[in-house]
Amino acid sequence: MKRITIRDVSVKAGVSTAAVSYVLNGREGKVSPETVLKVRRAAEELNYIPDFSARSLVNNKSKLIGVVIPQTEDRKQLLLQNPFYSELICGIEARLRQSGYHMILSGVEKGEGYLDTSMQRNLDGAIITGIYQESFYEDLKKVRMPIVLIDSYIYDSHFHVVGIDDELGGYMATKHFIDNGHTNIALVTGLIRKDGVVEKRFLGYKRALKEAGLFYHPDYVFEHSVTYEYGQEAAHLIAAKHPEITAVFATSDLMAMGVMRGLRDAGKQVPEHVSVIGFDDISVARMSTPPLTTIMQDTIARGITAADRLLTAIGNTDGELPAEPTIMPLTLVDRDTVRKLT
Amino acid sequence: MKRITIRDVSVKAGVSTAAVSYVLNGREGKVSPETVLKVRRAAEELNYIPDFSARSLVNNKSKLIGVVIPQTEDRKQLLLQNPFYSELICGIEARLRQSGYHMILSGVEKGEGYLDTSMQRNLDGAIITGIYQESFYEDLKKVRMPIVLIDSYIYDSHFHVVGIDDELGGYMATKHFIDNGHTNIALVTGLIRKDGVVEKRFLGYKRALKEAGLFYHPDYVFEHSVTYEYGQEAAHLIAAKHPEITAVFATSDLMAMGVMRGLRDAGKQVPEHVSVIGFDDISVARMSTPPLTTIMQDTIARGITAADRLLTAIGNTDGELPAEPTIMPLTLVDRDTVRKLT
DNA sequence: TTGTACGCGTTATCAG
DNA sequence: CTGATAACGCGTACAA
Repeated sequence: MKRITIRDVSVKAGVSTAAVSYVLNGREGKVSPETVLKVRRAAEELNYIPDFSARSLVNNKSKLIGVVIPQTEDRKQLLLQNPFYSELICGIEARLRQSGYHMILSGVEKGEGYLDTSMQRNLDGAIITGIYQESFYEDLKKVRMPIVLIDSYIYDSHFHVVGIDDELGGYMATKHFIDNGHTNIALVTGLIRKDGVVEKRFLGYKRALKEAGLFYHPDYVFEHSVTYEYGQEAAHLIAAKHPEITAVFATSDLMAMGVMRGLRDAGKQVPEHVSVIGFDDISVARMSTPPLTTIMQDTIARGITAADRLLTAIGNTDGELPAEPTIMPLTLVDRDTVRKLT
Repeated sequence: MKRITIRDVSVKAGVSTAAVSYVLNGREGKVSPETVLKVRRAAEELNYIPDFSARSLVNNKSKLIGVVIPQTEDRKQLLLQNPFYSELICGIEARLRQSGYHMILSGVEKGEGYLDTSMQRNLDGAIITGIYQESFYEDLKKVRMPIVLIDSYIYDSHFHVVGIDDELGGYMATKHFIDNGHTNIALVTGLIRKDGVVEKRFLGYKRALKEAGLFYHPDYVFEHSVTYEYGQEAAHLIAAKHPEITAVFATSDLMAMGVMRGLRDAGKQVPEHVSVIGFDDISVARMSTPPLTTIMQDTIARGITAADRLLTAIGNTDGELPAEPTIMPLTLVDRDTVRKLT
């Protein structure tokens, strides 16, 4: 199928390429109504499809958005295994397509930056999820496209942020345990990196303890990777070494699922012996047995919001600085994994 | 950050743009070693990054691959909720990036085709998952880029196919039940469309029954949508109207999870009262309680294979026709949801 | 309303 | 044999 160019259309319509360009870009004021008709018909008949590469070349707009997702540590694959990111993508893609944009989804080789990709592809903007080393963000600042950060507490005037109140989430979960009579509450979490989301959740956990006059036991914090397997492992440790623990707050549902399995492996019932709360409310949370009590964030909505902010930022040609972070709401979904202690 | 063009590099190196182009594209045979050096250094110092749009324009290669995923019926979002697709994407993206390609991930508006996107973006190839109406494929044939189909039995000489033996999978699952003494075996499945994957699984189910001299009961087939919710609903029906059923083959793990929940809702234990087998072996299968017996396909590998086939097809400039379908292996993973009768 | 220069990189052609 | 010039691909927008 040979490519139909704007020239083909102009010939068929008996006008200039400029006229065609004007008509097809809505600048109809610049040409006569009859020319508009002729062009419309010619384009229709020839089934003309514009070449975005050519457009991109002339006006530096690609209608392309870069979306970056973290990768698994070991292998070099996207962390899409975590449904959290899948849902985010759903939201982002839906909103972008609706506005005529396409999404380039990719991970970033560790050590590599994103500047190359963004320049090569003439990206109109990017949504970055996950946390990276500082140099990565420094690089990003050099590009003059709008960028939305998700899962990041880098409040730099260069970046838009669509986040949640992670500290509050950690607090809510822990408080819920306390309200139900629990006092020995463990935390199972991924690596606590400075200014990362889990650090905030951890801080919320500590605040709730302190507020209730409970001691913070460093022994009760199990910190490693955000995986089902580690949740399981942590539960084994808890069952073996800390039988006094009656509640576990896992900073992600994926880990919470692992915790439940690990507890069961060790002969503990959930929630009879140990209560569990997760974070995110990914779809498996309600599918688990028993259904998981968790801190819900509407991830799809978050993706949509992120895309929204990006699109409006792209629209604002005047390079005004990003407004303050958008903070999405959090809700505790009380399902069946928390037991009320007499 | 102003864009560095090939001209900037040529000036800095004191040579022509042609020389720069040659060097940067490995045609070093055309220029002297010292020129090569000068160009290399200049490009390095200026941190030159080529513009893919310009390249795409001149040689019709974009290094861009389109990946299409089905959408949810109701809302207009990607079906990425089903981890099967997430895993596929992981494999595809990893392989593509490794070869310097990028992926445009998108759904397709119902009724719309993919021709527009492919032309606009000058895609080098596409990987299509899911099943669409025939006109969609007819459209696709008009484009002259290689296309890999996943989840499709359209064996047309225009398309590459990376599939599994769905019929065999259905047979394996059913046979496993029979081998364990089950005779009243239900099928819970998404819509059985002609030449779709579930039809093949359904056929395998029937073959196993027939081979064992068992009757095929249309009543035992519960057919609707590929969702957790429908699995649950089907289980309710089974428990209420067909207490004689002791085994349920769900044609996707997602549905199997729903079935297990539904059975439990109805007071039935898995596998004590009813056994269950799923399909796919998505990661939640091993996370469920009890861990789900299922037909495993290595989905990530399938994604990688699909990308591989696409890339080699793109490499073969001689427009040779696609070889026969690549069929990926299937394994029954025997976990804890099938009970041996008697 | 149109002719045409331009954006960027590639490559065929031609001069040194 | 090295390397420079210039046309080209496609769509846009300014000058005429």
